[in-house]
Amino acid sequence: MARGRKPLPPDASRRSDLLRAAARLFVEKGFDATTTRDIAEAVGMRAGSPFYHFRSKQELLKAAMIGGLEAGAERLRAACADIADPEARLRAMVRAHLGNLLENECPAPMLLGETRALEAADRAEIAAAFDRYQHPWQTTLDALAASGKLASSAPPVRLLLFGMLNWTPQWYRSDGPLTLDQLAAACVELLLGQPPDRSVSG
Amino acid sequence: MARGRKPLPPDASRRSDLLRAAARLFVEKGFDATTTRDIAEAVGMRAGSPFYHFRSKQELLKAAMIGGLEAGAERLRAACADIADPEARLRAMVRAHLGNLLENECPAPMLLGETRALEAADRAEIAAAFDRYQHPWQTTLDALAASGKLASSAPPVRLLLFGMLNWTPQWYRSDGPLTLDQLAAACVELLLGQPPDRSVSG
DNA sequence: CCTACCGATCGGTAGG
DNA sequence: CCTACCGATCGGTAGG
Repeated sequence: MARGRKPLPPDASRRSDLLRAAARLFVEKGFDATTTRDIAEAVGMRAGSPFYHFRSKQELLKAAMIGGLEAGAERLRAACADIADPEARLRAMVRAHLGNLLENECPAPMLLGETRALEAADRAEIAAAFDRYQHPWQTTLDALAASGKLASSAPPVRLLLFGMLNWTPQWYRSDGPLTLDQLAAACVELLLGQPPDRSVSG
Repeated sequence: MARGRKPLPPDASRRSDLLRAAARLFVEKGFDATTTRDIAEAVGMRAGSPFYHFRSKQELLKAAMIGGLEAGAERLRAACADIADPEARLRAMVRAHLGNLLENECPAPMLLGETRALEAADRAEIAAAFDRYQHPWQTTLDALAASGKLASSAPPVRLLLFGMLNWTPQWYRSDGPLTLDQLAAACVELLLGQPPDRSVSG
């Protein structure tokens, strides 16, 4: 087999171990407060070893963000692939996004603020990956506006919706009174107004 | 006068200079990436001098957050003191909160995430100050729900609204196409649904 | 991927 | 509030 040639080809699984640990620690403690030693220890390496896989701490952040965004976008696509009705589609997307944020190990949107530690070129790459993540949302919001369920789908609407969702890690606790499904429903209700059969409550 | 006694009483104005500079730098670069030397330089002091006014860098963060929250709460109260109609009241509060976040030098809510650098006791004090900031919001949301303009005023509604607003510093640019008044209007419209005369567009 | 190490920086203090 | 300084830590590298 093509194994163990000259300078030992970097092991892809160790690389992704580092990325997962880095993402988790960056979210937990912040980019600056996380040391490369923390990351190394989290995967059972010694202090200098992460630099065998990544040129710098910044490159770890960049790779973790882009990988996390791509994985999240994939989950998003899978969750709403077969749903034609815009409202049901939005509900599925909100639920999938909350899942990305709150129950997966790819909480890339939470790291958006940490990109200030990166250079402009890297920030631009991450912004592009984030645009790809946001694109399906705009499509769905446009459909809701076209069917009259939403007053407007102008850009601020999408950004305000993202804010609503991306702030949840600040307060949501999985052991609290609200399930993720209930939270997703509350978000959609807030966006689209009360459910159609509002006559019940009067 | 009672001036220049023995160990020189700390000058209150220098103290608040430090707090303002610290708040701005903490928002800009993050707590960990901001050095106490940065803060000293911003007010024309030498490296060790901030520690004449504050015991530690953490104490600077804590004081900046609590001071910023109190000042913001005061501005909030002033903005909606005389408004009885719940919808107009909410609009004024949203506008005032966006002002706190985006045009004042007390962007305390943006620093909430940085409190992870503090000990539990300090975090609890900050949480209490933040509760005082949130209280008038709940009152207004309850009034809107009672008048039927909002489907629910359960706690998640307030938290989702705060998320919508607190995320705006991530994307809003004061030199962009949207004024703060327009942004505030868009937020309220998203919350309460389209304005009453929706028949115009059909 | 480890050992050993370096230069730089940082929070904080002493002593005035 | 300044000068001078310390101990600790950190990102990163050499060399294998």
